[in-house]
Amino acid sequence: MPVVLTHRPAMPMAHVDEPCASCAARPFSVCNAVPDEDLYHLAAVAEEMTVPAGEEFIVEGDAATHFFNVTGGTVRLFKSLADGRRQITGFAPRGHFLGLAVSDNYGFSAEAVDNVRICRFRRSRLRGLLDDFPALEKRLLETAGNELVAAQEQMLLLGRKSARERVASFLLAQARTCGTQKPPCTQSMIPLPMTRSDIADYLGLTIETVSRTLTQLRNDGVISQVGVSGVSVSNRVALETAAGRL
Amino acid sequence: MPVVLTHRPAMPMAHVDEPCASCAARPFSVCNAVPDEDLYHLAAVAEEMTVPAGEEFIVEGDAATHFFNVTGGTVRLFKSLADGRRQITGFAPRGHFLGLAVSDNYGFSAEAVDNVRICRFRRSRLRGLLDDFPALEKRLLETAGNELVAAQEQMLLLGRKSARERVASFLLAQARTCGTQKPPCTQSMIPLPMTRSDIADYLGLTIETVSRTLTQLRNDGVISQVGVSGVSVSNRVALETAAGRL
DNA sequence: CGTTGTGTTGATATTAATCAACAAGTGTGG
DNA sequence: CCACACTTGTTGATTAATATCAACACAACG
Repeated sequence: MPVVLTHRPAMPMAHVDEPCASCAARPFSVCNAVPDEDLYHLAAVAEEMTVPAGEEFIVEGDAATHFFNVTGGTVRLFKSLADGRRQITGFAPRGHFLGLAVSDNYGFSAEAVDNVRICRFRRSRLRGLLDDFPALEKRLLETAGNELVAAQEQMLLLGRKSARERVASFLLAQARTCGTQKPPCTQSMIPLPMTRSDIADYLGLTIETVSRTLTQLRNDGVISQVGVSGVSVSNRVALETAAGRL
Repeated sequence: MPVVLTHRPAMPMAHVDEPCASCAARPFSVCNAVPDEDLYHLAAVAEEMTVPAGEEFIVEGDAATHFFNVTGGTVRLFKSLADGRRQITGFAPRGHFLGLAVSDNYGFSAEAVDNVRICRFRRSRLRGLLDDFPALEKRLLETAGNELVAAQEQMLLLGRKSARERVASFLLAQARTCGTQKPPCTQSMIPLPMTRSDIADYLGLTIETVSRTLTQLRNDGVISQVGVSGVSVSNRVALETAAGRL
């Protein structure tokens, strides 16, 4: 039962149930890409919904009917091979857009890591939306460019870095997300909210290699307190060296 | 000595030397993203130049002063590690845009594969350009989305495919470029205009492994006539199977 | 208190990298 | 026109890295 977005609940529109709490409160929501006075128009075409943890709400190859914005939680994006091998191409946090490519079918799958809220639009209305809200188009272009940079960085990691370099790079990247993390982490505590399996599928390694490499980094005094859901950095310089920083 | 773009050489503007041949003649040029009557305005901010084969005209880490469109030839995009390991993230043919990301420094390097012509703008003027030419912005958004899809596909290849699957996938991808190739190739002839070193750095392999894998595919009767600059497909189904098609 | 999911560690196998030799093509200067 | 160096590609032998197979630890949960 989708909830239609609006900041003007008093307007006499069909499908308007309640103010869009996520748009009002969350700085990275899709709604923040359009002026306040335009939110009313968005209400007619957008719907917000909850996706329970673990559910795959975009299936690679399915008809690309919608365009999404993550308004809460984190989404796992991945591609699969016939025999089950999986490559996670990224984790989309609150604020990220999904399904931008002009294609009849989704080129990836998306799964809710935790309980996720998404705001979605029919793709058939995307063109009109962008024409109506130039700010949204600029926002999309900006994020697409940044995602492209991240993708290139990941290609370097997957194609040319050793297991140790991959894990160290991943830890540093995770450390950079500290600011946006719900429990804001300290300088030296790196959160690892995802499973080893997710980390492995993101880094193009096996879970065993990820585990062994973390152990090795701990034995080398680079990190300490290796736990399931986080590690603490003992030697930041050594970690950066291990990551193969240019 | 940059040549400023214009389709109206008679206009009394500074820096207008000659009509922009590439924009007039080439269907994928940046200029085709804007209406004919607007080309005149582009002339004031765009400059076209030739890059000799092998020259690195974008260096990773340098100040991101410009935004590029490839108007002729092919460009090799890559990222490097300190010890020289290199990952080619893509080959940009005529029509591709480079330097989209909002960042102070280029996140990649770019090198001319053959003699290349590029049309470039100062990044400081990009914002204004996009405001003036909405068609350009739509075009950029579209290509960025498609590049993101290609990048995800490449992440799957680099993270999860075997050497044989990588090479087979690459051959199929090359086959798909036939339509846009200068010497238009037949159904079964796949051009390999780049060196083995380029292929290796694109697939995250060594040149030896690329060479061996091509030999193996030939011995298996999947391809035949393996030459330096192209191969012929003997068994398309076997090639697709080898690529690990979903 | 067993069961299940997740993570760690060990032993072994496999893949692709590395090191090395050589062949084929290209350009240069004598 | 022919040595010559130089680049690019192929093939072989060996090594190193990571995957695979397997056992076990531990926590969450019924």
